[in-house]
Amino acid sequence: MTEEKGLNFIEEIVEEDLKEKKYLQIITRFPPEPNGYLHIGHASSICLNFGLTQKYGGYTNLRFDDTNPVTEETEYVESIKNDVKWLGFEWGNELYASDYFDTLYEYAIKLIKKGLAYVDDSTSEEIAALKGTPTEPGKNSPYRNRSVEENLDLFERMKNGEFADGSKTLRAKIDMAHTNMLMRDPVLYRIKHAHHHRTGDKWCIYPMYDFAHGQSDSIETVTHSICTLEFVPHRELYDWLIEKLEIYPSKQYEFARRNLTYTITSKRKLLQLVNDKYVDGWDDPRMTTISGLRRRGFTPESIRDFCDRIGVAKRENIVDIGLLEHCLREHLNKVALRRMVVLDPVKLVITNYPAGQTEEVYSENNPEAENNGGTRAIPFSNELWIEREDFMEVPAKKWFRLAPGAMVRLKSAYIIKCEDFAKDENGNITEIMCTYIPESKSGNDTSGIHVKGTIHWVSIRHAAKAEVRLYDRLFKVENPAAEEDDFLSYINPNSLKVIKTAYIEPSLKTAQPGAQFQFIRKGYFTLDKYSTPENLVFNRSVTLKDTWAKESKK
RNA sequence: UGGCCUAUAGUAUAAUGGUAGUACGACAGAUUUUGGUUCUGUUUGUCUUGGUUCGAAUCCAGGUAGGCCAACCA
Repeated sequence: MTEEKGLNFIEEIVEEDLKEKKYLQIITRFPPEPNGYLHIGHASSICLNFGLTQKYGGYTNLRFDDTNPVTEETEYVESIKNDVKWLGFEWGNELYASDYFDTLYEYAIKLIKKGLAYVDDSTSEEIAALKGTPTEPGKNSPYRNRSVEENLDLFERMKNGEFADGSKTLRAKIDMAHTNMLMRDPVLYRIKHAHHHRTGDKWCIYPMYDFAHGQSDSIETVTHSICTLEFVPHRELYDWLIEKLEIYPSKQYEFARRNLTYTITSKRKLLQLVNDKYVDGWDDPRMTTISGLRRRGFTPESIRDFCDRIGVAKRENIVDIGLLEHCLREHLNKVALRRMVVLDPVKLVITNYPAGQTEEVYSENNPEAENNGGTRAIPFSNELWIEREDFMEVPAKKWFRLAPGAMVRLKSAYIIKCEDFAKDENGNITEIMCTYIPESKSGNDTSGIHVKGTIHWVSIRHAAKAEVRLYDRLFKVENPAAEEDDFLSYINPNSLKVIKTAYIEPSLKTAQPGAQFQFIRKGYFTLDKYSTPENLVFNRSVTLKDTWAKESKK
């Protein structure tokens, strides 16, 4: 009955493997390096890896690829664990490549004994010089033919700290003329007298990515090791090492990383934005880090839905950030509580409503909620704040909000008619005078009047105040990384607009962290993590679709 | 002047030799006490040239375009 959704190419491989009974269960891993915060691109990988084992059975390990102590920190480990959990996934085991340093060291010795690895005294410049280029073969290192005994002795002394950083490396002995540059005697171990976030000062030699990743997969009996396209050339080395080491044959599969319009997902560039204070930390709501999206008010559901919709493939891509926003709106529409907030206030006086009188009107919390969100009371009086942009002295074509002589409904309250307005010496509207129609009260309207426009409002006497932060995309161009100039020159100067004083309806005073709101007609908002009851701060997660904005531009 | 990967509407992704579909977007309309939501309709696509085949987006060959590879990063 339901239309079957096509499988992505990795699911096809998994189904085929399962059909052939190649594996009893599948095991995947999500392998971040703890040197930065996770971003939306990682979310794709997380959803893919964890999604596969949820769908087909098995489990996914969270494994930190912590083989480079100089860039890695515990702070990042904690943020990564937090983000994966928040996205809604549970890992089978929490593991670290550094857990395997002893095993990896034994593997290296095994390779040396097989005559497949050697200690090289060349400097990195010398190694580079002998490496050749993609079109020219490399040349053998003068140290390539050391005896097994000498290599064993030298490698042990490397481990014991007898040599300075950079003075020696352990290299695989493969083929300096190989068409794959990675097979030209790749470096396996390097000397770094550096403190490691987990192993402390136990080691002064550390394995390279290629000598750690595949072996870690193998140790964990990972069946499908999924990574991004730039690792395609590494697969040959990955397989070579597994074969020569005679260990469990994990298989690597590569998919194209997801790019998003108006964003960057390079860890280096994200770090630069943070360090140089272009943004307020890794979790700045304009950042497409997981923590930034969370602070902005994105939900795990919406991010998972997004990852699901963009799919998995091998071709270069740049996904429209509008789709991410669509996924958020779709989810929030179902769960966000509707509230009235005036961001850019202008005073409206109802001249035929008794001054000093207050009555309560009732408004639905969410007309789209699955179990009907109920209603709340809102105080109404003769003096209201309304949105400045909801009044036009000279109405435009197709305008059906407030204008001289025009009628609109005040949401959940009465229909009013604009009788007059006042301006200051600069021509700014200072006050709008209206009369209301007593029989038009929402819920028992006997007036028989139908108006096309409905606007939101807050009673001046009852309004509370809050700071509201309006976010826009961080970059002005679709693909900042592909532009000529440095990506920093494409930062959108208007990516954050702060409204120090917005007027909020009284029920919002007790807003709780994490609650999602729709400020009616304005967008979806959530409390900022640094908001306090005394100084409320709301972040705009995303605007509502605005057909009028489009129409008025025509 | 090498090797590897990729090419389907504006974007992303299906179709696994048999009717080129879906989502987002765009456009038009209906509904609406949010110019929101919802609903309906329209629009736009197989990089190119050959070949195999009754039949090709799919298989093969050549071309073109884009990406990746020369860190003691991952």
